Amino acid sequence: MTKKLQSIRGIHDGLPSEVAKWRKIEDVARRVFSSHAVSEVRLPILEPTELFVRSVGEETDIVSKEMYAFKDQGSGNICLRPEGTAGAVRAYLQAGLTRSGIQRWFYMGPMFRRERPQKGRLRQFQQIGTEWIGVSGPVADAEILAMAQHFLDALDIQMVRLEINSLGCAACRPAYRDALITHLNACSEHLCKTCHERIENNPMRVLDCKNESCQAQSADAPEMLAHLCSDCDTHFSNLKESLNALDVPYKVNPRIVRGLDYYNRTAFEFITEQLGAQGTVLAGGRYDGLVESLGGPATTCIGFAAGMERLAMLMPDIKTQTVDVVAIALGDLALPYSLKIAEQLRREGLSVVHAGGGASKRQFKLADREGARFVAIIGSNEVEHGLISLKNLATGEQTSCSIKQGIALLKIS
RNA sequence: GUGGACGUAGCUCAAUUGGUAGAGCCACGGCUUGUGAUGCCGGUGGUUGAGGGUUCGAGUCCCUUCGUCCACCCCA
Repeated sequence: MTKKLQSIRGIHDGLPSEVAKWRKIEDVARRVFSSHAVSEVRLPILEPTELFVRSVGEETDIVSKEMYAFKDQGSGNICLRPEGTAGAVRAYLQAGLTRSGIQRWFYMGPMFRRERPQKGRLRQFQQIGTEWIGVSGPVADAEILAMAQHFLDALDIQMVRLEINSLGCAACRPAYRDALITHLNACSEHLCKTCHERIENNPMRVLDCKNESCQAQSADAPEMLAHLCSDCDTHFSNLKESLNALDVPYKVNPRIVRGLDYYNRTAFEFITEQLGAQGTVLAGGRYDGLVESLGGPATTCIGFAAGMERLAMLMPDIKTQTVDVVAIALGDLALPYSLKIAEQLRREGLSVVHAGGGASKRQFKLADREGARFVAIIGSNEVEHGLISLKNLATGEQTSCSIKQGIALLKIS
């Protein structure tokens, strides 16, 4: 018995209706991003496993249990990239761009995480992201958020809100972390089991635990925003001012945390309620320490990524390939001529399907099913006089004219 | 990884206490070579997700497995 072949769990096919949306996302991204002088890069899907261990963090879920990692035929440990930022920074360093000024990049393509599949959460999913390498001031943070907002607006995605926070920096986060751990230890008997582990690994995660008891305990927990050093505090205040100047609406949410190790200072998320538990549509933040930790000079950076499948779910359906004209041959003698006409129309940029001759009724029916706007009727009459008969399928209106006139008619309607 | 719901034709769904697997829609072919959407006729379509078990008999009950969906978790 032959086993039914199917795609790997959590890995979906991009069929025409979905791809139509991806293409729109890509087109809009190219347009909007280029207005901020951001250039496209195409980066490898396979990377050394070590890259993500060192950047995303060995203790994170992404690296510790979700990576598709394996040994290749040589001796190297390689993996399917689980995110885009680390690879971008690796490429930046490898190309020797550290003395070439600010780099503004964007990329799109598949990422891989071996999670339990859910709606809006796939094992292979597409991300579109941007990385601004070498930008430091809060103005850049505000502008990248304005670009994200512009991007979502241009996709006509509504009902999304922006939340921002500051995660502090190497100067102020350790002291805050200690204060938080002290607070959590004092009330640890009221925390859930996973939060007990979080106190050790990533205490800030307790702040966004959904357990009621944990939320009650963390309600009066110290917040990062109150413990920012003066540099971080100024950065955050200036960011908010710039966002106001740019008319980008936002809400400060002191509970936003990051699972990836490389983030610091500004963190942000565009969130919707329409996607259930997977409500984060676009997210990112600063990662001022990453370049240095991968062996480069201290370089301040900010970026974001959006899940294309999640964006697509928020977009209305888009028409897939449309047919402008179906060419119909009436009688065997008209067939060669009709093929020629069809080809001629295609060279004029029209989308043309030939109905293949035969019974006229069958051909018209085919034209209707193809969703064609026009039918080009070619019979002995047309062949003889060098004409083309065009019927508008929506109105039923039909005219006979020269081929030149016909092309003009098809192009304007 | 944990918990829960659900898998019957391409799609939406039927099938009495366990007793012959059906309908609608879609798609396809034809209605004898100049007019479709909106007519008429016709045939195809399923090892009931897969595998085992109980039974005279399983779509229905039990076990395993795969998949989808939901929540946790995580994140885009």
